[in-house]
Amino acid sequence: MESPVGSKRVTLAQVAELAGVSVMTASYTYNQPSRVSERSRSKVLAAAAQLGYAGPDPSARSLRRGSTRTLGVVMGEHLSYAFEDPEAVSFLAGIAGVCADRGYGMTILPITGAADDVLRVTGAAVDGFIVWTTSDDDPVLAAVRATKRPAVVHGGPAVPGLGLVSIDNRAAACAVGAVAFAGATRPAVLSFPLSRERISTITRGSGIADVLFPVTRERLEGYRQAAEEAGIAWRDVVVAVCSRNDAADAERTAATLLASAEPPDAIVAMSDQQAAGVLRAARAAGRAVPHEVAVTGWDDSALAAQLGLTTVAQSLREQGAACAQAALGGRTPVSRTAPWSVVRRGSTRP
Amino acid sequence: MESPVGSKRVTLAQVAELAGVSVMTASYTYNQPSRVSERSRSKVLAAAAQLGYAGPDPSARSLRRGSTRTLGVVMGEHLSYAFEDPEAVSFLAGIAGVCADRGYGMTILPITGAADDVLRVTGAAVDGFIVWTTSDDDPVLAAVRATKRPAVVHGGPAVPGLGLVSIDNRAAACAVGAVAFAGATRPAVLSFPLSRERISTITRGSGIADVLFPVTRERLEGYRQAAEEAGIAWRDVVVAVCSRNDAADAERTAATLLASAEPPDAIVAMSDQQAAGVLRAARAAGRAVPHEVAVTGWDDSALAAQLGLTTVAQSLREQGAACAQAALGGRTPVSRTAPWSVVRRGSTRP
DNA sequence: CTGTTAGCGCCTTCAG
DNA sequence: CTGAAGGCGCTAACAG
Repeated sequence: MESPVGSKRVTLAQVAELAGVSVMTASYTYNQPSRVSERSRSKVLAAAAQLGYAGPDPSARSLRRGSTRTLGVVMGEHLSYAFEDPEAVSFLAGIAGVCADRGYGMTILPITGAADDVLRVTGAAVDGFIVWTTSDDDPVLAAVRATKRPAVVHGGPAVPGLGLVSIDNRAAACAVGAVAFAGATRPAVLSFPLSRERISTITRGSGIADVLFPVTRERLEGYRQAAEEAGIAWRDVVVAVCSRNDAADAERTAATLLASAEPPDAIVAMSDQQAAGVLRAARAAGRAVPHEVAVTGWDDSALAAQLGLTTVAQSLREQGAACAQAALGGRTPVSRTAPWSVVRRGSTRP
Repeated sequence: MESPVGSKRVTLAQVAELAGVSVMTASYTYNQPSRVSERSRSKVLAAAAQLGYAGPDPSARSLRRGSTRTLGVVMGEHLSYAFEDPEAVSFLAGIAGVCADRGYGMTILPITGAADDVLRVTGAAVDGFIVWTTSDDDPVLAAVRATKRPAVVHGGPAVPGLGLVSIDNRAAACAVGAVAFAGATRPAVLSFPLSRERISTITRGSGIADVLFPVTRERLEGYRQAAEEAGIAWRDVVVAVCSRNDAADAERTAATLLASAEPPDAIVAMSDQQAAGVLRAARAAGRAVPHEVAVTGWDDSALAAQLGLTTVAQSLREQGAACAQAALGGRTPVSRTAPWSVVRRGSTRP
C-alpha cells in the first residue's frame, strides 16, 4: 500500500494508535528499541509500514532534543565559486569525512553578499558553524557569533569566542617569497582581493594594514618581509590584485605586468591556479622560467606538481577535518595552527 | 553586554516580556515587520539585543511551518569522493546556485554504505532530496521515497514517484562509440563498477542486463550497439571494470590491456579522468594515439580539451540546477532529459 | 495594529 | 516494560 505523495503527514501518535500501544512505546521503538518488548516493537513497525510512516519528524525531534545533528558551513561570497576552487573542495572533503564518521549532516549555507545572508545564517538549523576564510568586516561573522553556537573560522579573521584553524600565512609567505625573490630585482605579487568589493588594481608597495582579508593581509606582510630581506623596498614591489582566484584572470594580469616597461623577474601568487596562469603568460611573452622570471604558487595542488611549481604545501583537507572536530567536539573554542612547508620545484631559481 | 557561551537559550517569549509586548508582536517583528508599529518593533529589537536573542529558533520554526527551507543532497557511497570527482562538483555547484537564489540551504547527506545511511536520510531535516546517480538496489532510494518528500534522481535509476534528470546515456555512448570504433578491430571498454561491491574485472562481452548502475548499464548498451554496428560482436569486446573513477586506476588497467597478446586498438572510457589515464598508459606503452589506439572520454571536462580527447559533452552543472528546480519547484515529480553532444578531437581517428 | 488561543510532532520526566 | 502529562519555541488563525 502506497500513500499518495500529497497525503497528510503521518504522526507517531497515529502509528501508536493503530499498533494499540501508547505514543511513548512507539517513540521508544525508534529511539531505544531495547526497552521495548519484541511484541510491541513488531506491532509498532507493522503499523508504521502500513501507514507509510518514515520515522520521527526531524524538525520535531530537533526541537525537542535541542540538537540538529547537522554542521553548517559558510563558504563565502558566491556559493558556486566555492565548488570551483579545488582547495575549497578539499577543505569540504575534510569536513565531510568527519561529519560522516559522527553521523552528522553538513549544511552548506548560501552566502550571496546581500543583506539576507545574515538571516540565512541565524536561520540555519545547525548545531555549529565553520566559516571559510573571510574578511574582518564580514557581517556573517557577527551573525555566527550571535547564535552562540560553537563555531570555527578557517584562515581568519580571529574572532573572540570562535575557534580558528589556520597556518601561519605570514611565515609561509616570507619563506616562499625568499625562494622566489632570490636573485630577483623587480619582484611582483599577484594578490587575492583586498576588500569585499574585489576590485582589480595594479600598484606599487600596496598598503597592507587596511587589507580586510586577514589571510591576504598576512601573506602580503610575509612577501613584504621577504622582499625587504632580499634588499628590495616594498614601495618598489608591484602588487597586482586579481578579483577572482582563477587562472584566466591571473594570466591576463601577468601578461600586463610582463608587457610593462619594467617587467617583473619574480612573481609570487596566492594560489597554484593563479601561478598556472602566470606560467602561461610567461610562455606567451617568451620569458624563460625561472631564469627570466621566477614563479611561485600556493597550496601544492596536483597542478603544482604537474607544472613544476614552487609552492607552499598545506593540507586543506586536514584543516577542514580539524575545523569539524573543533566545531562538533566540545563547547570550548579551539585554535589550531596547521603545518605548512615550502616545496621547491623548477619554477624558481636554484 | 555579551551573554556567556554556555548560557540558557533565549526565547521569543522572554524578549516579548522584556519589551512589554505580546509574544505575537515579537514574532511579527521578525516575520512580518510591516504589521508592527515602529514603536513596538524598536522595543522588541532593543529587548532582543539586550538579551542576546539571535532570532527565532530554526527547529521550532520548521516544526511550526512544516518546512525547513533546506534541500538534501545524497552523494553516493563515500562522501569525500564526491568532492574529488570534478563532475560531481559541477553538479553540486549547479544545485548550489539554485539554492542560493531561493534562499535555501543545502544539506549534504553523508552516505557511508553502512546500514545507518537510511536513518540519516529519513532523519534529515530537509524539504526534498536530490540523489546522485546510484544503483537500482540502493536502499537509500527506498528511504527517500518513504519520506514522501519531493525527490529527484540524477542519472538513474528511474524510480516511480521520484523525478529523474539525465541524458540519454545509451544514445550518447553509441554515438561516441561509433567515432572510437571506426576503423578499429579490437575495441575495449573501460567501465565504472558494475555493482555496489565495486569489483575490478577484465572480461569479454560482459553481461549487461544485470548491471545495477543504470548509467553504467546504459552506456555499456550504447557501446555494444556501436561495436555491433561497426561489425564487431560484443563477445569480442573487452570490458575492463575499474573500481574507482580515477586516472591512476584507469592507467593501470589500460596498461594491462595494452600489454596483452591482443591489445585493443580503441578504448572507450566512462570519464575524462579515466581517459587521461588511458592516454598515459598508451604513451608509456609506446602506442600512437589515435592511429594505434583511439581513446574517448566522457563529460568534456577541462581536462578533455587540454588533452585533445574526443568525448561526450554534457553540463552537469545545468543538470544539478534542473534537479534543484524540480525538487524545490512543486509537488509534481519532473523528468527531464538533458542535452549532450559528441566533441571530436585528436584522440580518435578522423 | 495587537493579543489570545491552540497546537506543530516529538521525547524527557516521572509513575505505574 | 509501559504510559500520562507536559512542554521544547514558535506561528497560523482568528478575534479585538
